[in-house]
Amino acid sequence: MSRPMPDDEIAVPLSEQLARGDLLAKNCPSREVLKHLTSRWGVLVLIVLERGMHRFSELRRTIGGVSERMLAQTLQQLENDGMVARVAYQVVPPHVEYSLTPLGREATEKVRVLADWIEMSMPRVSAHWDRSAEPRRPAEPRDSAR
Amino acid sequence: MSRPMPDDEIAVPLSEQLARGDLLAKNCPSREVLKHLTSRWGVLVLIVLERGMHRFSELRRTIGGVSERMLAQTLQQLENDGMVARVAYQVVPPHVEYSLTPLGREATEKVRVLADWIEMSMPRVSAHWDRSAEPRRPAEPRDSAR
DNA sequence: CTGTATCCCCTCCGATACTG
DNA sequence: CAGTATCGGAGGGGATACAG
Repeated sequence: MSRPMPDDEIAVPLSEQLARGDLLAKNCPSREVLKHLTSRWGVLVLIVLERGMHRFSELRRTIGGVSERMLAQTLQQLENDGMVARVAYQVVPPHVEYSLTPLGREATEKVRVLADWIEMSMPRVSAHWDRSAEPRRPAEPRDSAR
Repeated sequence: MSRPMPDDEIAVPLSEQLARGDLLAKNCPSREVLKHLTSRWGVLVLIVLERGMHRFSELRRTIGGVSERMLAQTLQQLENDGMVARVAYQVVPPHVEYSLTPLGREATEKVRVLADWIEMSMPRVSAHWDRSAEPRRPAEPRDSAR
């Protein structure tokens, strides 16, 4: 099965859209996906699931500090976006397994690269935070500071 | 670890932290940075600035739909994190130029890779959205055709 | 032109209680 | 075990007015 493209929807990078002057933030469904992927718990869920299948309470324990409500909501969003696969066995007590889909694995890789870069760059960011404690720079050497 | 690492701050990837069972979301300053970088307007500001220096109202027009308040707040966050450089010329009317720092350029690259991947993958996500209109799968206790 | 200040709605998110 | 339902505080974010 080699479908070339589902629709005539050609993938257009953000930079391209900007060049054409399109609006991006509003009426843009990809904004929702980005929100889910980079949400407070979404990032952590993805990275944990990258290590393999987890059950609900395993995720809850591993992540730590996430409420049942938010974990359930986050998982539903990611499942709905096709990032996470949910398999519920009809047994008592309930047994549900969460894992990444191929799509989710691609997404997680991108998210993790960003997250790891931030972790690695935190010393440089912290340096700026310290410097920002002082008042704003005079900016222009030839004119008076404010 | 063969090297003792000169700085006291050792960069630890998220995956490493997870392996050690550390908490990540709470009391984690990098969470704030991620929030700023992936915020509603942060992503767009970064990608626009990647093309070069822009003035305040240039950014506002290019992005489109952002309020003065939120653009100013977004720029301040990114400036405070060391991602954006702000140069204010002391003239009337005011003239302020925003551009990416080297740190911001690195961040923007990671963010853009993620954003572009999402744009490119939207057809696959949309397919899941359509499928999610139906009720949840009955879930198979055993193997079943899918 | 480049912002700040104020008001106010709306969403996020934790806490708690309840269900299958 | 794996959720759902409801409440309520905190903060995001738009509209507007105003200042430097």
